[in-house]
Amino acid sequence: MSSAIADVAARAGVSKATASRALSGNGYVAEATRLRVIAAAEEIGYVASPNAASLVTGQTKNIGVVMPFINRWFFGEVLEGIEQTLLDRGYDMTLYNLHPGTTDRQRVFEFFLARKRFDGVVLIGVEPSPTEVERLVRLGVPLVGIGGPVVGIPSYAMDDRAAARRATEHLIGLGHRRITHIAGDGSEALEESVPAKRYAGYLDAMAAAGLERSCRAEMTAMSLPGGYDAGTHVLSDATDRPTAIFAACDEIAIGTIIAARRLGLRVPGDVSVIGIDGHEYAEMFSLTTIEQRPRDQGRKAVTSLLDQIAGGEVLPAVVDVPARLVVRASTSTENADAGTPLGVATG
Amino acid sequence: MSSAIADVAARAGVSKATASRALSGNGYVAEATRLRVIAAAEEIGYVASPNAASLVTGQTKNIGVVMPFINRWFFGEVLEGIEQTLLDRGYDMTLYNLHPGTTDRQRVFEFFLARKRFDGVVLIGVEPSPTEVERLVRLGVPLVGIGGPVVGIPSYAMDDRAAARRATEHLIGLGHRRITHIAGDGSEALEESVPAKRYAGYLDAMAAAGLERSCRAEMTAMSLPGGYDAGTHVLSDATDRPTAIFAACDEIAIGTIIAARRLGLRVPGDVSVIGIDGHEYAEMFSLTTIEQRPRDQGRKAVTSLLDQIAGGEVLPAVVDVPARLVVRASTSTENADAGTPLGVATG
DNA sequence: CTGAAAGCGCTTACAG
DNA sequence: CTGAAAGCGCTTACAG
Repeated sequence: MSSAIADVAARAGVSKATASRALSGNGYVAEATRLRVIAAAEEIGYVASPNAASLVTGQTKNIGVVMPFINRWFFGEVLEGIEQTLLDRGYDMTLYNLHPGTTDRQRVFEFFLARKRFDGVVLIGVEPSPTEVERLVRLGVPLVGIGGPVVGIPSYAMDDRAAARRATEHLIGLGHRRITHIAGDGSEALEESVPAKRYAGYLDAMAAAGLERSCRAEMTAMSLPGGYDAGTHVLSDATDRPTAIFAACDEIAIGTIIAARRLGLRVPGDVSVIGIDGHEYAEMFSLTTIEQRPRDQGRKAVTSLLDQIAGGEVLPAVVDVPARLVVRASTSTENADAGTPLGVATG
Repeated sequence: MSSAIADVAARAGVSKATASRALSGNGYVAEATRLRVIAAAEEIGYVASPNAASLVTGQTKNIGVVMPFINRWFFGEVLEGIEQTLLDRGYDMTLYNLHPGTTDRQRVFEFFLARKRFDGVVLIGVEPSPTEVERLVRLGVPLVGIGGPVVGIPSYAMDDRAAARRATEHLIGLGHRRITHIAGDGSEALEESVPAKRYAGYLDAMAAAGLERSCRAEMTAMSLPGGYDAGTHVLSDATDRPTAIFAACDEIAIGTIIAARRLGLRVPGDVSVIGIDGHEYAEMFSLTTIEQRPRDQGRKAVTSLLDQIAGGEVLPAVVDVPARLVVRASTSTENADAGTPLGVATG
């Protein structure tokens, strides 16, 4: 059934050592021998067991990936980028989903990651505690973080605070003064969290424009329904309605746009909306946003992780990931003609 | 640094064999010895390498998962269910994303899956060719499919044709006659595909009601933007507008609802919309749908896979997964009062 | 109840 | 350029 290298060797009339060299490409093998071994392997459908090989080489050809969500756009994109890159390079990807508020987290760090199964580990949007960082380091394999502050581990991340500031400045530049921020849950809890940094960037921009007294923030889940609920709440009161909303992420922004429409408000005629991320639905909703490319982040992070595994240089502490303002039709100047048709880009 | 069982044995003053028995729970060990070994293991932070163990036991404690998309709701849900269950049971999950139209697919089946790394394999929404099924079977490990027809492999799946029929019947029962189906891409290509089965169910229901002459179908991507585009197209022509739409999935249905609103149409006042899936956004859009629970499907499929690995009985060819009609406010009787407020459930 | 020995499937010095 | 031998870290008959 499942064939071993001894079968290949026997069939090719060589020793296991020679078969191994021929198949792996390590060490000298006569061309004719090499061809014979490869043919034999193909005939019986032999594929080497990396588990067995790892025992002697120490290389597992497997990368561990740890993330708090799978089924959210940003994380899904990163994951697809990682998976594609790993597949290209012949690596397996083992995925762990950390479920907040469970004991899973501890098991992943203390048991699963400790099983000596990985040549490297990728952390996406997890904020490991000092204890966890120490455990990770003790693994003795290269590590890389993505999207979010992974203290103590080289990380690919957008400058969230700067992006938020830029988004807010875009609204201010259009003449808006009453700008509400719909923040992501967690912006109050962890100073280092993505929502907290984006909140801070909003405050930066408002303060720089002398608008600190006008700051308003609403907290919600970083999701479409979260944005819908918060948007409905923020926009319902006609007497105290902002002219623009800076949403902590595109999902919130899109939920807000849907809420605005449901309330009979025009976007951007009555209210401008800007987000952050470059979500796949941004185009469909003509959403102005600060675009980052999570899929690319996944690709790049894994590429450099693999390079490091192959003996390349260690990553710098933080790799700044590109982000750019993409102006679509969800933002316009304040007091714009109420009839401004949606679909015509402003700016 | 990384400790081996020999270190534990030395520290506990026993042989490797005894240490192994104490740690694994296989075979007799004096209670006092057991405790001593466990304490020693904890002191040096020892965790057994399943790779090494697998060489002798044949058990890898690793499950392979193959799917065509990661970042789509249904697949993400299934994946989270699988991951959670596997983590609970101490298994790793290795994930492969099949990218349509690439050579990845062949590599996954011929190389990655052949590496003897898995105790079982889960296929989600992949339709393996006969050759691929044969390769899978040759792996010699239990297999299970989810959601979609996995011919030749025991599968958990909703009866897509029946669900589509039921959805269409719901509209017919409300008095609708001009019912357009917005189908998923692929409904024409593969007879066994999910979109094709749902299309067939629509035709079944229409024919059973004597409405075969009224059948209309539009093809689009199974996504929100796909539904938005198709919905815009279907609803734009006021002279030939359906009174109801059966969308092949909730993403299409939601895109259609957004399109309808953009066109100034009321849902369900001007057009009723029903989907299939039970998407996380269904509630937010008051979407009537046939709900399936992909997360549960992932959990159940893996649980029975693990049971089978543990020596349990082989799964039946098809396990029918529950699906139920959830009536919300996106569907109502034809010619309903134009003022029917959204948010009031009908039926 | 415990230990010495063999062996899982590989790869890699080491000789030749 | 090739083969015999050792060994990676573990577990499991087999004795005792």
